[in-house]
Amino acid sequence: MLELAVLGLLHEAPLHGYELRQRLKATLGSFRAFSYGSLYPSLRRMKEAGWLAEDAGNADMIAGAPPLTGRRGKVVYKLTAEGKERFTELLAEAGPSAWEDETFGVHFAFFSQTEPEVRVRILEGRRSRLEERREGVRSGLARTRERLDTYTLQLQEHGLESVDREVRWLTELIETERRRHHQP
Amino acid sequence: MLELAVLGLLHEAPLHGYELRQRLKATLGSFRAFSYGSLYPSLRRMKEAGWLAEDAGNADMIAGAPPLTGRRGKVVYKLTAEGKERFTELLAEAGPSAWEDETFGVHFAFFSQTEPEVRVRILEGRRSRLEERREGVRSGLARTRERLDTYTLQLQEHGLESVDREVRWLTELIETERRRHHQP
DNA sequence: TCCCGATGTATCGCTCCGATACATCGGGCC
DNA sequence: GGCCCGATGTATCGGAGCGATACATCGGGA
Repeated sequence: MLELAVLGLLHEAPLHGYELRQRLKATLGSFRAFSYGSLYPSLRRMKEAGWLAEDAGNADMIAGAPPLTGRRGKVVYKLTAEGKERFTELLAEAGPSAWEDETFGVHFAFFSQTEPEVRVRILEGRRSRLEERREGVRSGLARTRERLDTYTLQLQEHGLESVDREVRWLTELIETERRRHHQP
Repeated sequence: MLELAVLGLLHEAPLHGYELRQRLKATLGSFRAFSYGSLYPSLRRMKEAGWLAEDAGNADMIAGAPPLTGRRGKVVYKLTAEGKERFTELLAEAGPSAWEDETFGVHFAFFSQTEPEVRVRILEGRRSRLEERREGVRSGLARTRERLDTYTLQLQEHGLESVDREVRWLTELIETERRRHHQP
């Protein structure tokens, strides 16, 4: 997941870790944070995989600086050709992995770079996923309603309404997509 | 987290792993699942800590059964005295750990066993937490609105509305609590 | 001058998830 | 009778991500 997010953000511009994290917060909003404890290891892995490279344009690093004594400069990352390819590949993925809870938000955030058909597929997949869950909760609720105390009940119902709300949101988005798609 | 949930469920009645998982789904609803990959290790840890014991009342296990050749019976867990104590202790906790995203739902699910003042404290803590986040997103949104593409914007706004909705829900709950508390 | 908060990189231990494996049991179907 | 299948049941493994923590630099205000 972080992988896609990082590729997406670096696709727009080279960034260093700290700024990457700020953008992550700004882009994903209230959905996800992604702590440094995930970010830095992920950056390392992606660099090892050849998707990222450290950018050279770094004025903070003095050429003849003492190699010991700290003085660590910013580490600016940018996408390699393979990285861009990988990003495109991930964007085209329209399987279940794209509409799970943790994943969907990130995919959605990069929808403007995603093919219209893939967008609709993902939105619909997400919607069915939520409808499934809704039915599960609903039937469980119907079966056990009288056995539940007030608070548990309240929790269930609030959850149910949240899911309902997101389903409606998705339906609107899907309709908009279809309109846009059929008369561009 | 799982710890509290398990203690809470076993506080009502002894259960085996599979049933525990069903109850977890039924109680937490659309919030959390808790897979077996968390449940069984957690049960083991809690047993080692002395909070759980295997229940004896297990008719599935034949006394003189062949000790090899599989034939594994259900493993029914119940709370020990220390386990009950631990549960009470966790219920009384009204710090930040009780109103974080992942935690709050579980605490709420056992509100009927929680002290009224603690309930209000947790609800209010949760609400401030969400208000904080809302302000963060709002201000970020105000600063960068024109730089964001449609989808990112839509994501942010949907997130914002969700948070708003939960804040309103919490406010209602808090008022109800206060009413109940002041005229019992 | 001194300290503090923002910027910046990084690791460690932990919880949890999803996939997977394997075994039993009851019921429907040929 | 025999067979398969879905529900019940226990369990592990690898990996992702989080929160806490450490440490260093920099600019600015008291």
